Amino acid sequence: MNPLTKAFFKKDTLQIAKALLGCYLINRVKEGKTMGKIIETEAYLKNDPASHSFNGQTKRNKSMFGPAGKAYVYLTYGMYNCFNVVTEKEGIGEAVLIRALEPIEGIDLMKKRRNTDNLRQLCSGPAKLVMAMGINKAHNGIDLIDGELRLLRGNKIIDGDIIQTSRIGLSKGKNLPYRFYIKDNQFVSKL
DNA sequence: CTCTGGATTGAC
DNA sequence: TCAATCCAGAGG
Repeated sequence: MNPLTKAFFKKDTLQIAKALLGCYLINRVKEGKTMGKIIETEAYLKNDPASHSFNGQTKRNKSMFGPAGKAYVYLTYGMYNCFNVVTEKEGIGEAVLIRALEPIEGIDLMKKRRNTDNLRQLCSGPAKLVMAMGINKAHNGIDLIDGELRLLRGNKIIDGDIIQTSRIGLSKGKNLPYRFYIKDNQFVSKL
């Protein structure tokens, strides 16, 4: 399978959030290889009250301001990491949160890391997929085009199969319709 | 320095 | 419905 190209990231963040649906995320480590298909995303823009970048660049959100195609990994609720794909050119703090994957490869390893045999519980949430894929803070800022953790091209999902709704788990920016997921997919984080 | 509130999850 | 768990960010 082919990796995503630089050209893929020369779109605005909302378009990339949609275009990432159907693409694959793969992580090859000593422990083994795991891969999942992206089925749910959320966009976080500049001037978006829910975005970490809303109040400008800080030590924590630094990689969000980096060039497109890099990873932004951060700790939330003091115990879970979440994984984002950085978008836009350097200096602009925008990114796409990956909220759910459909497990494709390395499912035994995912089950072990997640400590469950339930296929639907493996990657159906932003912190869950981070655990299942073995993503950690060391991946923050790395390149997703040619890094050990990378994105691969998938079949394009047609607009008719994409559902757009408001984002989940926020107190600000609740009304903005920046969440996208593949219709009728059983691995979404929430129906 | 102190205080507050999470881009969540899983157990009750 | 709610606790776990802790740090980044804001305000003094």
